[in-house]
Amino acid sequence: MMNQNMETAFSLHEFLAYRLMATAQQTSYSWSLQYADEFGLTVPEWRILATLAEAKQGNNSPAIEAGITAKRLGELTLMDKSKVSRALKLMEEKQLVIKATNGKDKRAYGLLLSAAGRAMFAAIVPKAKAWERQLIDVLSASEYRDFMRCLDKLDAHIKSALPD
Amino acid sequence: MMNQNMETAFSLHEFLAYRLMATAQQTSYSWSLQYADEFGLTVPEWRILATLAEAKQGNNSPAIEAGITAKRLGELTLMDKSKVSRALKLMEEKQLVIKATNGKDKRAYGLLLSAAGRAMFAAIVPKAKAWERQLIDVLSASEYRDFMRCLDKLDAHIKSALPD
DNA sequence: TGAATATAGTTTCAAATGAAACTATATTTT
DNA sequence: AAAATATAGTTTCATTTGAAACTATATTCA
Repeated sequence: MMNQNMETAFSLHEFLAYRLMATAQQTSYSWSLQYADEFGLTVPEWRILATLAEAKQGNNSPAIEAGITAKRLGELTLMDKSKVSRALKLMEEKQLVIKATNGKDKRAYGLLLSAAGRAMFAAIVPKAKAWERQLIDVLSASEYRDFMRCLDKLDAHIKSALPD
Repeated sequence: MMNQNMETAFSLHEFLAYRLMATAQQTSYSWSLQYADEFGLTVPEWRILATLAEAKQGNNSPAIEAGITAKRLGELTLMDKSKVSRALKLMEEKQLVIKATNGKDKRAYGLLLSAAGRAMFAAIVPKAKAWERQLIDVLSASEYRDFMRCLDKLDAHIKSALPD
C-alpha cells in the first residue's frame, strides 16, 4: 500500500545540501584539531598558509613582481576580502607572511611566505597527509577517486548555475 | 626525474577537508537561494522546519507528550543549543512553531509545527526536490548512490575518531 | 529526605563575520 | 588631460556566532 506522503516525503539527513555540509563540517573540524592548537592557526590562516606555499612559484598578477595578491588569495580560498585582510594582518604580525610592495600597481602587493611561514607549512604537511590518509582509509582507491570526481562534477554544475 | 618536493607536495584544492567544505558551502548557498527570500527563512530555521516536519510522529523524549525537545533538535540539525534557541524564538514569533509545555519535565517542552509551519514546509519540499534533482542530474544513479555511501563512511569514521 | 549534581533552555559577552563605506591608485572615456 | 569609473585593500558597523554564565527543574547520592 502506497504511503500517502509519497510525494512530500523528505528527509533532511538524506538531502544533499545538508548531507554534504554535515560531513564537511565535521571533517574540517577534525582536521582543525590537528593544527589549531599546535600551530596557533585559525581556519583562514591555515588556508592562506597553504595557498601561499603552493603558489610561491606562480606569479598570477602581471602587475606584481613576486607573490600573489590578497584578491587572488580570496579567490583561491573562497574567502571574502575582509576575511583575507584580517587574517593577513595577523599572519604578518606573526611574521609568517611578507608583503612585497614592489609591483607597479601601488594599490596591491605581492604576498609571500617568510622562512618561518615556509617552515611552519613544512611541519604541517606531514600531519595533513597522515590525517587525510587515516580518514581516506575507509574508502578503496577507486571509491576515493570516484568520490572526488563526483565532487568535481557537483562543483562544476553548481558554479554554472549560480548567478555569480 | 623525481620532483624534489615529492614528499611535501600539497594542494589545498585536493585536500579532502577543504574540497568537501568548498563544495558543501556552494551547495548549501545555492539551495538557500531557493528558500531564503521566498519564505524568509535562515539556514537554522530551515533545518528546524524540516526536522520538525519529519519528526512530527516520533516522540523522542519519554518525558514529553508531543513533539520533540530543543535539545533533540540540536542533535538532529548539528546546531548548538543557543542557535536552536534563537531560531525557535523567531519561528514562534512567526507562528511557524508551537511550544507544547505539557510534559512532566518542566524544563523542556515539546516542539511542533503549526498549521502554517506545515504549510510552509509543504510548499518548500517540491522546490527542494526539484533543486536536488537538477543538481544530482550530473551524476548517474550509481554514482550518486556510491557518493552518498562514501559520505556515510567518512562520517562514521570521523565520528568514531572525534573526542566527542 | 536533604544535599549535591546533572540537565533543558535562555541570556550574556566577547569574538568572528559580511556588507557597505572608505582610501588610494588605475584605467577608461571624452 | 580631465572627468568618470573601476579596482585593491582596509575599516566600520550591524549581525551572527559559540562559549560560558545563568535560571529553573530533575535526578542521584548520602
